[in-house]
Amino acid sequence: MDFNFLSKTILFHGIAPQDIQSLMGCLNATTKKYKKDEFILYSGDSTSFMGIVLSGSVSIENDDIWGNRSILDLICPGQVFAENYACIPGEPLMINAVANESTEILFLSTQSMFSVCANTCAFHNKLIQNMLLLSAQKSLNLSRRILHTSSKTIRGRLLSYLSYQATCHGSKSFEIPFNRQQLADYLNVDRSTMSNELSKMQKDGIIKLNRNHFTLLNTDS
Amino acid sequence: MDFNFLSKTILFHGIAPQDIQSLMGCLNATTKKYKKDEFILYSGDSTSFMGIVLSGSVSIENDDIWGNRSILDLICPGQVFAENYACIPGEPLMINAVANESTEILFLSTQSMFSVCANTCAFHNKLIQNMLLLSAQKSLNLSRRILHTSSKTIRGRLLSYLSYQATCHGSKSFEIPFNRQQLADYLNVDRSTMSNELSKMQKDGIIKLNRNHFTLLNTDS
DNA sequence: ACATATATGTTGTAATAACAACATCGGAGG
DNA sequence: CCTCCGATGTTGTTATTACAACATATATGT
Repeated sequence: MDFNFLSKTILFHGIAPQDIQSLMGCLNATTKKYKKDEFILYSGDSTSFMGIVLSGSVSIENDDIWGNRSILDLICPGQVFAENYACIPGEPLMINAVANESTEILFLSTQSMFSVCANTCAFHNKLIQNMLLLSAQKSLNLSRRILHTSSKTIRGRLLSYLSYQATCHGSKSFEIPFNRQQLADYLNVDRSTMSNELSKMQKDGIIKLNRNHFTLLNTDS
Repeated sequence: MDFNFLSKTILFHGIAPQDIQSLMGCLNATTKKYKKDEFILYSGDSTSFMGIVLSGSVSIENDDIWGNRSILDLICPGQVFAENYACIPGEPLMINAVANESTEILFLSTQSMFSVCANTCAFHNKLIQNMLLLSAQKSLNLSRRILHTSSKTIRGRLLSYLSYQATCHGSKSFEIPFNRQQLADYLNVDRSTMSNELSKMQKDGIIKLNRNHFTLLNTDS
């Protein structure tokens, strides 16, 4: 396993690669590979393991009884998911975790983080602190999604999302990680209507787009 | 200060009242009272303090540039807010925290939780663990709100929310903590249209309602 | 009990999105 | 180079919602 990679993640930040190796036993670490669109965790189940994406990406989504899909978050390499459920034993998942592409996951038990480690390893504390920071960031991701879906209009939602992406990339020109259907599911709107709205926005001179590449144009009002 | 009350909260769970008292200095604790509708934290600011509601309640909300208000969460006595922002120094708030009624807040600094405490108090660790659990639960609250607003129709959102409330109360008859405007802001819909939909649902024999008291009727399909 | 303010319910209209059906594009593999 | 297939774009219709304006009910303070 690539402990150098892990040591660069938020979860293991400040813990040396060789120390991570010794932590793996403590955390009952296992890995598993998934094909695109394969389910990793199912809504309704519970889990005592959190996942960390080694390669590929994972979509956190909810399908309602009418078949509408909402994407809550997109988890990229080095990021974790299901950590909230793993921290609350028996809590049923509200969401599915689905492989967005060919993906490898490292599963870690959270049990040993709460019970005092038998060999009270020095990294235990650091790990919990990292978990807390990471949990905080994940919460902000959810808040951000709520923010991007708070506008009543599709254009408003797109502008909210695209403006944020521009800020993240530090440029008005950038690639987004979603395809059209996923973006629509993230913004909780119909794909074709959204496509139509994107075209209108381009006609109106607000944006330029080419597949996943977007450019925000100056509308200097 | 009522340390008995605090010891019953999730944040201080497992820490004795007298020990909480000694923690207060460590956490730079201060209290402040707010009138109904008074702002506690402003969107755009950052904070290194988290808040814990001693009495009253706090609404976590976002107002967009068109004046649309979204309510992300409602914080009741014993619960905390802004803990995610406090854990990430300098992170600008996406939301406002507003007193929902006459409310008293205890502010706690999170700084000392991350830096090792000078007197390495024994409760330090327990506190971080509690924070983690609490952060997990708060994340699930956000996920739940996303769930309740994922339906494209107002009726679907109401049913999602009301069904969940019924489950929480363990009864098909219950009180909700929101007034109509707040419920509309939580579900991200127009208040008057929602009021109308509630009436229709009552006519359709799905629910019975009286102010904040709702009863779900058996539609045994 | 009264006046006033606030919350809730009702109605109609205009704007908007969902949905379905189809057209077009682009890439992967033969 | 061609075919196929999934992704994306386009259009029109229908359903739903937002919004405004108003009516009614409930709470608050004197």
